[in-house]
Amino acid sequence: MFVSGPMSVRAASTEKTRAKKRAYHHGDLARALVTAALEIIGKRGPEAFTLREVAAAVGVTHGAAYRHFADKEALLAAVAEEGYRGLAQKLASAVHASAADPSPRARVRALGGAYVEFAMARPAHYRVMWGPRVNEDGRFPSLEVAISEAFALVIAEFERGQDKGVFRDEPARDLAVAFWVAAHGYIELVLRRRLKVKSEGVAVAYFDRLLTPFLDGLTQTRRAAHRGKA
Amino acid sequence: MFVSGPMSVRAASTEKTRAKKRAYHHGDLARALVTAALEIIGKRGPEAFTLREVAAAVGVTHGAAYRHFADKEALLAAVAEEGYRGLAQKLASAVHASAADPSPRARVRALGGAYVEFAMARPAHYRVMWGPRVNEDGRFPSLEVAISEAFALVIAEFERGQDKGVFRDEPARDLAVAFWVAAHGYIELVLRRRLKVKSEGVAVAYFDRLLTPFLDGLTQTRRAAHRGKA
DNA sequence: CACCGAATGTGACCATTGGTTACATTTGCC
DNA sequence: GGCAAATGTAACCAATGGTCACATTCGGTG
Repeated sequence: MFVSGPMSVRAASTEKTRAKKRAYHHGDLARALVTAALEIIGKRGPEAFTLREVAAAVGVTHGAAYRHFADKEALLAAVAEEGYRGLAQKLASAVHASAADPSPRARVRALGGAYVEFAMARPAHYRVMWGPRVNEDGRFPSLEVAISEAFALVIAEFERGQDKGVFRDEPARDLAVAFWVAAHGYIELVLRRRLKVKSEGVAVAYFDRLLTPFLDGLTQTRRAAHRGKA
Repeated sequence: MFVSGPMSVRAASTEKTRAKKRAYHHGDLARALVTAALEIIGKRGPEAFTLREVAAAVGVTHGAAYRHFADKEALLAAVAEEGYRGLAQKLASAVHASAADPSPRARVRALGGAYVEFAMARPAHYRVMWGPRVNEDGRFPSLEVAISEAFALVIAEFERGQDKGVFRDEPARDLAVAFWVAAHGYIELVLRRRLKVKSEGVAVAYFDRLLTPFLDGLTQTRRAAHRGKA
């Protein structure tokens, strides 16, 4: 731990082969800070987040961080952005996994499962992604992009379902919003402990149950009636 | 504004008739702090909240606040609690307004409208009610009670709907949870600006539209099938 | 009604934090 | 080899949450 500052600097130079992006003194301090921040947040919650501690964890003065991030919020935004990229990836692979056969409903349910799994796996990270002010104003355009890209996956899935004539013929975006409302609302309740769930598995299952009547509502009325008979 | 400290103390003594609860130096400093906090939060957002500023607004040293609240979080919790009481009141009067005639669905929709209206009317307050950590752990039992009481109103409404045979025969609590998920999830999206709505009216209308398919899903399958035919 | 203990408020103090700035060091490039 | 830009450092600042010894004021009691 001690002399960790100089150590890491030297290590950066030595291992220059490992990562091409290494540059200048530390070598991609920005990314290192984000990683360290994520680790601290994961361990002790988003409230415990301190620029100084993060910087120290990387072996750098806290002032150095300001060469890469305008302020604390900017670093948080970077963390959040990384989160949304991870979420998008998870959603994408969920869709991909159920690529061939399943019904649009099943695919959306897979999306829901992936969403819940993500949030349960890194609750602290998820909370940063919805942290105060982080994504409200126009600041951090790249964060905005990351969010939109994740959301686009959901929209696309509903569009596909519409093409197959399963979902209601409203703007797919509205259906996706409904999904988002349900998913995020549910995660909020769980993460805030308003809903007690024992495990990730239970959380996913409960959400799936919650999603069912919800999807019933989003399904074409015609079809709903048919399915009611079967 | 200046000499506001001594002024307010003296005022408190003078107007002793106005509020019976007045006591000791300031006279119900606790309540005054909560009120002042709420005002500041409403004006400049929950992030801008500062114990010192709140205390100053009341004309008191920030140290005095610690005689009434264990720490900053405790004061926030008191603010949140007041919020939940207000929400409960609003929900109750919404139910009351649609007391006689309307269908269970209409009553739940009224509940939804009230919820959205509340959140839109005092967004900052709403955010304190869901602030970080405020309601997670067992601290602040009275806050917990306030939350439960508000939530109980929703449960009761679904129970009534079940008695009339309209809603699914699951535990009413689960249906209420589903409602809560939708309402809170929606408000989150709106307050975080992920969903842009121009006015409170639009927000309420949009949520109502969102609630419709959702309620379809919560309705008895039998009925849903029937309605599908008609 | 004087007095006392408890409740309440004060002012000084502390460590920590986000942020800034003048200065040192290192890097890539000409 | 040297220079300008990029990067990191250290000292500094104001504000904040929190604590503590001390002052003030309240309500009750002998």
